[in-house]
Amino acid sequence: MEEALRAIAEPHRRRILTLVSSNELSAGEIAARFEITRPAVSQHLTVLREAGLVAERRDGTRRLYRIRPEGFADLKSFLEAFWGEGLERLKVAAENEEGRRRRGRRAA
Amino acid sequence: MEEALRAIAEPHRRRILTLVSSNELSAGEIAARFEITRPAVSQHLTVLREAGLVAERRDGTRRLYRIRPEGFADLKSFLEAFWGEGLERLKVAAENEEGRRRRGRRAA
DNA sequence: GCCTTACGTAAGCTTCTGCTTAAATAACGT
DNA sequence: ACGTTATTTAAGCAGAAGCTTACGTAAGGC
Repeated sequence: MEEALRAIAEPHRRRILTLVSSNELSAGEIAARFEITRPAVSQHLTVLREAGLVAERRDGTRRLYRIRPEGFADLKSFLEAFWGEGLERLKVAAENEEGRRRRGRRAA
Repeated sequence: MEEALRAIAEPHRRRILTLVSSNELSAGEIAARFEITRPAVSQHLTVLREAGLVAERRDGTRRLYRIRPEGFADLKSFLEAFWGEGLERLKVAAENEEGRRRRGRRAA
């Protein structure tokens, strides 16, 4: 989980995730859309796979990557739990702020 | 925003955020609850402040830190947007998975 | 079998991170 | 002014991260 958070903190990896969320893509197809080299992309894919965010499937000589919804569900739960760890009241605080701002009051 | 994501990817920093979410705490009080040294905590606080996740207030010789709800709101929006970037359908996919699992079918 | 295609893995380099100890700064009390 | 308390800043280090080039491996085509 820790791993997943670190994984999505990297911009290239977020782009990869967005790409493979719509279609299943081969490593090469993914790499083609990046400035960085294929091995670099391959390494990112490994990180994402180990974080449980993508799944791999072999098709002949190619490897197809796709999003792994369960991984995302887990990550979301983790974040929800984190927000809830006392940060729950933040929502209320933010809303109060919002209300005050709308009434033309200065932010604290 | 990028910064905020990286900030919460670090375990110590998440703990710090949880701590200051309930009470406003001084740097020293925070450091007291950690194994790492005060300067290390101070550096984490700098990262959190630059990421917009905490606010600092001076009180005499001390510096009190508190959560900055707006920062969290922004981070959440960013993540929502990210999930939405085509990952929106994941929710549905996950639910379908769930349904299949319940019916005793193998996960793909 | 041999060549090609599509990958990952290894090795090595540079930059970033998280940490420590030591020194600087800021506000206060006397 | 001086010392004390609270905290940051500086310097430096070890390990991690992201990248590249070079090499290894696996599946197919001929």
